[in-house]
Amino acid sequence: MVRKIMQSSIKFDVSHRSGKARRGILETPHGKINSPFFMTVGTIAAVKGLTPQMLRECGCEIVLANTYHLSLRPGEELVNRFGGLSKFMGWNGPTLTDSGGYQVYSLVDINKITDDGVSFSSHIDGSKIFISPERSVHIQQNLGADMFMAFDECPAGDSSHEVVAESIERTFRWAVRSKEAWTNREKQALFGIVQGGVYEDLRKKSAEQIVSLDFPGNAIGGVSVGEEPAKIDRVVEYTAALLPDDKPRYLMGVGRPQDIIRAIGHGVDMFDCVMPTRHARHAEVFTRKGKIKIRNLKYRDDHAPIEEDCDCYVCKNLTRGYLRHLFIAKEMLGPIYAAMHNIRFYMKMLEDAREAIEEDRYEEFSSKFLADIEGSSV
RNA sequence: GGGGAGAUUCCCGAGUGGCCAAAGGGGACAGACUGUAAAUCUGUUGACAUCGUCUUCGAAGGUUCAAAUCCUUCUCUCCCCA
Repeated sequence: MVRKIMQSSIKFDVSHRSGKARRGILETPHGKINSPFFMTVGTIAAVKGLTPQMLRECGCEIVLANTYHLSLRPGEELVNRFGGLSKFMGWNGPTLTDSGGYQVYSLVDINKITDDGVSFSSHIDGSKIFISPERSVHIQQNLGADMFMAFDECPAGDSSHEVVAESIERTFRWAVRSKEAWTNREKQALFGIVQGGVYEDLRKKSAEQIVSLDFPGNAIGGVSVGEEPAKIDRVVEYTAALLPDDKPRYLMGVGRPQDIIRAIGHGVDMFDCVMPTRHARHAEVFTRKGKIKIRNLKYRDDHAPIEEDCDCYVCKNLTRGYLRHLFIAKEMLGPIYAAMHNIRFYMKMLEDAREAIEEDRYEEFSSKFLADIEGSSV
């Protein structure tokens, strides 16, 4: 079951399956990535608090960055002059850029959407900027990531059927325009994004539209944007099944470890989320038995590592009590250590998932993982 | 020895008769965060507790319907002159 994606700079080979979960290799111009995988978010060409060396030690194989932010500062032309995103940030490995579509949602208070594109007031200096599908592709081609995303509209999770129905049409028109603007096909792979909110009929329609454009990869967008958490799993399961089997499936922005483990079981290959790094900065660290708020008083005299059997540097060398002290004292090492642990937690989770798929015991692995992490709070 | 300023709820600090359990910071405690406007944001922070009641503004008295605020004495702190 190894097929090459035609006319694409990336190659996706699935080597093992366990139920709907698949384990494979995604080959990019900057190197191979074991799938399913999690992309650490480095919005402004930096994963907050972690050096590329640390990322490698944590097991990261790919980093994500953002079109909107980098176009504002330092500007995509400048990144291009430094040899592109991967080289600019000293990562020298695979990268993916998001189109700015998510900022249509997250910066909703400072933008104005028309069919032509989105006008933003820069969050840095308030100046007016405009991102259209063509502009987004132009920026992303300058940034030069191995994979990049079509510019989409991401409506809030509680949007009505009527609003989302209109929105997926715009996302489709923008996907068509993104594809037309995509010229650097031998070096960069463009992914389409399926929207449709929590409505199955709209997910189906959007999937048909996006799949018809035959992108090298397909993404599920508009998940975890304020909708009821219980609906996430159903939407992902339903939508993933509508995407081509021979191309990577990317669930954007999700998320919690349990959501990722479930989504892998539905055949999703790629993930990203700010959660491990942001939560790290906010003193929340992940364990197989749930998150812990390391700043809490109960860890003051706790001499144990965050997680006994974790193989990360922090768990092998430092205690919960010390980490709590760093956060209470507002020392920058606190967020750094917490990020090292959280990223390693995610990477190890994915490593274990891949191994389980290889050994065709994903269902068993998944059940145990979910029972542990959702069973009791630490 | 003489003159002056001041003592406020964990800390700093506002408040000069009722709208004061007492502004604003800080600290502490807790919560939120999902394709990062986020090392950010929110809540609580006298005690019981359902409105509400009780105790609190250095100490003790006093004036007043009512005092953190006015008067008397005392204790302590700081500044200036000898």
